[in-house]
Amino acid sequence: MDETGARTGAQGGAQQAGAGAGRSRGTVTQRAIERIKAMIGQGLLEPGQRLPTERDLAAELGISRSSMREAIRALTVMGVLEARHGSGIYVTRLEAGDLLETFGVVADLSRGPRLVELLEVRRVLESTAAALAAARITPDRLAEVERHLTAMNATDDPEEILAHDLAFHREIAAAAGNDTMAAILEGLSSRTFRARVRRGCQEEGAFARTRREHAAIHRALAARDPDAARAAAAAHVAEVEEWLRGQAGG
Amino acid sequence: MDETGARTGAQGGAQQAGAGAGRSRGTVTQRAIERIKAMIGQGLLEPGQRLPTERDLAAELGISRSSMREAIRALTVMGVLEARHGSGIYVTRLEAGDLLETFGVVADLSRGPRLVELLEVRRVLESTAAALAAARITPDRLAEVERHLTAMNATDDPEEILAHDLAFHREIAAAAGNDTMAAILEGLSSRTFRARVRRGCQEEGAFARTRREHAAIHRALAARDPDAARAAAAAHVAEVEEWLRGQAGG
DNA sequence: GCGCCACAGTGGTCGGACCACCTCCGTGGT
DNA sequence: ACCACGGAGGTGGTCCGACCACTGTGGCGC
Repeated sequence: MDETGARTGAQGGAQQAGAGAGRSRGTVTQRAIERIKAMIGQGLLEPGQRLPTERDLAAELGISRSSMREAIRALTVMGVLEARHGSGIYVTRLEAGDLLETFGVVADLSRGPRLVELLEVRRVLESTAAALAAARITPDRLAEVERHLTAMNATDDPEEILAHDLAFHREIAAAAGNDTMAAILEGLSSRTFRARVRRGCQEEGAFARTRREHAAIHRALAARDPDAARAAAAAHVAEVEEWLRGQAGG
Repeated sequence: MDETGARTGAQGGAQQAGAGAGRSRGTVTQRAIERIKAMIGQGLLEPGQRLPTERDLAAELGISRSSMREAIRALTVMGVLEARHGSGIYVTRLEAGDLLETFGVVADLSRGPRLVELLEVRRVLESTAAALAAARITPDRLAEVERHLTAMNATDDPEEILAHDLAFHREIAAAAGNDTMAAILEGLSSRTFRARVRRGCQEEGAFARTRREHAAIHRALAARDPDAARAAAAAHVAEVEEWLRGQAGG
């Protein structure tokens, strides 16, 4: 639409002129990200709502589709947007689970001393969640916890054990009634993370102990005893923590 | 290198054929993200190390530069990679602060009941951090805490108060000796988040109370009393939590 | 009335071009 | 011999235009 040569000064020239306090900082993509994020923050974009097309969005912000796509991709991995092929781009429900999905990569990529820190955080949150769950858990959810506990003890398949182990803790976290906390714990217990820890831990015959600890947590929940549940959960995580501390140099 | 017409079946044809268990799931960009993440996870890419150029990377994975750029952008916002214009792409130090930077958007985008959940998490972590800090804090760091405390009380400028408030809590979190926990708290106390809460809270004359609570936390730290520090920090956050609970429908 | 298919719209991918920026090294001076 | 300057090459950042794969919906035929 405009002369091709004008593109040279597009970023520095045309944009900066219009604003005294305008922030032309960073890349255009970065600005697009902030812009969309702001739209959602201001309530202009409701959860679940569909956005204009990439092409329209790009035109609206005066950037190319490539840059806009990068911005959308960024917001997608953040769990803010969701792109459905052939349909459109939508705002997620913006619930804790959506936004904290990336949290798992932290656990996956952390190493050495960081793992201990991660477990320390998990110990604090997991024990709190257990205490809350002890006070609030419903009978049928408690039954579900019990189901995973027995299923975990009934099989030898490490894969299946891990799955039930995860479900066991997930159910407790959900019962605590704080979705945000549950989502963080979910990330802290990401599959590859647990698998990595368990691989070594399990070999040292520490398996029976894990079974006992899980049973203790379940007992506390059944007895609706928050303090006992907190202590049991803390001890459970602390065990792994202690093992890891000795393992990876602490 | 290959016939242009072959592009048609590139995604569905060539890839899926070669693998029984191979995961050709999702978009090429998604695969590229997983691939690079895996490289880092396996230690092939060390923190701080420089990656090949976008062009080489794209060629290596057999995708276009556009797609590779989207993958890089995604990993950039996750805090895993860092792109320096004109220089290259580097792996971050992969420290807690880098990886948990996105955590702030959760606080910024959360609304209603979620904010209470967020504060509940913060209360748990903040009180734990305070307790740890009480046991570990060094004299000069304690002096720094004190400095922010007095500076916060010495001015009327809301902007400056907020800055010192943030620094006050940040210093305590850092003194706890758990960078991961500190990084999470940093996100939970993101600037826009605090500003949003304070705006309303401050008006109701709850300012003097905040001052007292901060003083109580500082006293507990100076006395090296973990229990008192934990209680004071929990009470401090609980105040805001309570106010918010009544505000946004609880 | 029901099911099927063609069509238009959308995100996904690609290749190439150019710009802004950084890095490094060679040149020139002192 | 040393340092300051400057250009060349390489890198990420941006843009464009095209095409593919998928989805949704409408109309057509049965």
